[in-house]
This record gives sequence, structure tokens and C-alpha cells, in this order.
Amino acid sequence: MEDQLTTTSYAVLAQVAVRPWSPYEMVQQRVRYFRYVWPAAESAIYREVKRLAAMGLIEGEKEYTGKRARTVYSITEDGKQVLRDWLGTPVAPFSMQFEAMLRVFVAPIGTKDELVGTIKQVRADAQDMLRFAGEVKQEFLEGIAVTQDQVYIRALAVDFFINLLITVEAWAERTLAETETWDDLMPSQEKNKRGLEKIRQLPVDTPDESIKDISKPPKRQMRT
Amino acid sequence: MEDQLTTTSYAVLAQVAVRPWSPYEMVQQRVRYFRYVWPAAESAIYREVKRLAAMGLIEGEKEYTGKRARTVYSITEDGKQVLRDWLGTPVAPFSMQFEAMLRVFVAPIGTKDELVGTIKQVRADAQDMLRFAGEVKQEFLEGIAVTQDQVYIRALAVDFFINLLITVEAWAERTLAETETWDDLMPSQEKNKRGLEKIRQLPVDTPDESIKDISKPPKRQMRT
DNA sequence: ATGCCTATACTCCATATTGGAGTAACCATA
DNA sequence: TATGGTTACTCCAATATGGAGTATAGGCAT
Repeated sequence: MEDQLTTTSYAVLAQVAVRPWSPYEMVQQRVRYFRYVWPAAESAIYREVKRLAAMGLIEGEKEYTGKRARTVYSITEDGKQVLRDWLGTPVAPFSMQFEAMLRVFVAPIGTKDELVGTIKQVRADAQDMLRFAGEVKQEFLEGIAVTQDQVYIRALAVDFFINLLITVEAWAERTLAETETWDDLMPSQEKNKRGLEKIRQLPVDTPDESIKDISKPPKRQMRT
Repeated sequence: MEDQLTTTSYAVLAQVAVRPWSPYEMVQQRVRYFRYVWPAAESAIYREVKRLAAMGLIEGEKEYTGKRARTVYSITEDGKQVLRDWLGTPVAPFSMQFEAMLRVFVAPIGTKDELVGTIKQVRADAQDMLRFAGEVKQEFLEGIAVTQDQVYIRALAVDFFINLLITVEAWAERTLAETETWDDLMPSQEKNKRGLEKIRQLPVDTPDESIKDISKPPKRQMRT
């Protein structure tokens, strides 16, 4: 019953701001609103809905289908104000969970098949999400998306998503091609030479001063 | 004292596999090993080190600087075996936390300055990380990286990272340009027309069948 | 009419995770 | 010699997680 809102609270509140939903619908449709930018457990959604309602930021109205009740929640004026206030606070930096990369790091102690399998999984995941993004694109083109009146905003997100996924897919493709030229996963002069060349060609500036002592990286992190 | 390993455990174990470290060094240097692909709190690292040591997957040796003790941990054979076994298990899908996008979604209830500020922050974050990636690149080119003998593997990660960051930075740039053509954040025919056009041009296939009922997206998520 | 599957709408809880505070020695510099 | 920063952690209360469990309704095939 704490009244400190978390990012998950704002995510749910933002979805309710789009239009009224029942908790179940929110859970089903959150993929279009925040799932891919702010993953949260199903049970967390139900919990947040109750908290937001208790705080008066959303309000529920009971509906019936036959005898089965469901509560449809809408955002209140207070809820909108809370969202507005949130926009004035500092934003948390982007972060990701990419377990596959950890496995790439230790790949040399495993088999080539395992490495290839991992990368193929990454590619498959990206392709699944691209397929979904394609459906979202189609919904907008057909004019049937729930957020049709806000295409100008949603387009920014779809743009981000598709480009990100294409970047990931392309990486997986490149990496599969590279690993397939390897006979085994042992370090070798040959592989390391290619690796160094790959790094040299990456389109990023190296620092002006050469690095003597391994410098401190930029700190960033912070949740909630 | 549970002996179920989490992904964070494997991340730490994988770092120890690179070379021996003291917990403090691991915390400082984890940015080069897993921070950006598997974020974990500082205290989590210390906790994992203790657990892994208790389980015999790493072993510590005490050193002294004057009276200040520090324990340097190395991976054991058991530890290596555990990592190998892990490579045979299914990999969790990619996911991200991108609070800024949630704010983009509700931007119309706030000010243009807030939206622009959010996107600029995203750009700045990407640029910070790119600067760091540039340093890593430089370390490899100079041949002084700790993982120099595994450039062939590390190159895959650096490649991923730099391309991802460039994608994010480019999106921020595009989006800033777009929002700067807006006088306000109100929905309008004009803005929505541009938005729809942007979506139309995104390089992703729309599904063969047009969508009647809003279809279920692919389920994916899973931690640990 | 019966059975079965799926949709709806949650609750519960053991564990995991987080951020922050606390402790303490060491070290450079003014 | 004071003091502020770095090194090197420990501890903990509060919060979050995901998975399992509960229960009813509606639809459809036989």
C-alpha cells in the first residue's frame, strides 16, 4: 500500500490513458503499449491496477457479460496530472538484457553448435518481433489501430523498433556467416586477425589520447 | 544459500573465467564483461561472488595491502563445467528497458520541451556509451585489452554494440528533426499524415492476410 | 445434455533484487 | 594533521518477480 509510483505504474497508467480497459485486456494488449520497452510480469499489472485505483488515479466501472463481471478502468484527472508531473522528472537510461551475449563470451569453452544455436535463436527472436511489428504497421495502414489518432507519436516508436530489430537481425546474420568460417572455437592468429580487422572497421571514433590506464567508463544506471 | 544459479551468477562466473579478480575489481570492470548486456546492482555482484565461492565454483586467495585484505577469486574446474553445462540450456530472449519511449507515448499531455529533452537525453546516453565503445575499440587496436587473446569473440560484441548504439543515436536524431517541425504536440491531420507516411516507408513486410481481429502477439519473456 | 476447452479475472507467496547506508583502512595533498 | 577521496566490502528493509493456483463463464462438438 506504498504510494510511491514505479516506472511500471506509469507504464500501466499510460496505457489506461489511451482508452479504458479491463485488467485482462491490459495484460493481453500491453505488448502494444509497453511490453517491449518496459517488461513487467503479468501479476505486476494486476497489482498496479489495484494500486492506481486505490490512489484514485484510475477509476473502475463494473460491466457484466451475463453473470461474469469485469471492471473497466479509466484514467482520472488526478491520473493525468500525475503523468504530466512524471514528464518533468529525469528519465532513466536505456538498458537491455541480452543473455545470448554472455554466452557468446564463454563460447570457446563450449561447442560450435551451441554458439551457432544461440545466434540463430537471437535471429529467430528478432524475426518474431519483426513479424509482430509488421502487423502493427499493417494496423496503422488499414486505419484500425486503437491509437490511430496518434499515429504521429506511435510512428516514432514503430520506427525505433523496426530499425532496432533490423540492426539485431543483421548482426545475427553477419555473426553466423563469420562463425561458419571457423573450424572450431579455439583462439587462433587467423581468427584474431580477422577480429581485429572487424573492430578497426567499426564506424566509431577512437579517443584522441591513447589510453594508458584503463579508464573509468561512464556511470549510468538507475531504476524506478 | 540456495544453490540455483541465476543469469547474474553466470555473468559473474564468466567474468572470473576471463582472469582472476577481487570483487571490487569485478564491480569496477564489469562494464567490459556484462554490464551493458546484463545489468545487475553492485551488491548483487558481491552476493554472487560469495555464493559461487560457497559452491566451490570459484576460489579465493587472500592478499594484503598493508592491513587491508582483499580476496582474489579464480574459477575452478567445477566452475568451468557449470559454465559449459549452462551453454546447453535454452537462452532467454533479448529484452530492454527504455523508459524514454513510455514518455514519448504520453508526450501529448506534456510540453514540447519535455519531449525534446527526453529525446536529447536518449541521444546523450547513446553518445556516452559510444564514447566508451570507442575506448574499448582503442584498447583492442593498441593490443592492451585484458581479453586481447579473444579478440575474435569480443569483436562480435563490440560490433553488436556499436551498431546498436548508432541505430539508437540515428533514431534520436531523426526524431528530434521531426519534432522540431511541430508547433505543438496536439494531434493534427498534418502530423498524422506524416506519421502514416513514415510508417508506410518502414522496411518491414506487412502480413499477407489483412488483419481482421487484432491478433495475439508472440509470447516471449522469461528471466533467470 | 454432457464434457471439454478456452477466456476472463484475478490472488498468493516464496524467492530474488534493489538501492542505500554503514564500516573501515589506506592514501594524497594542503 | 585534518580531510576528502578511493578501496573493499557487508547488511538490510523494502520491493519486485514469476509461477502456481483458484474460480466462473461461454462456446462448441458430440
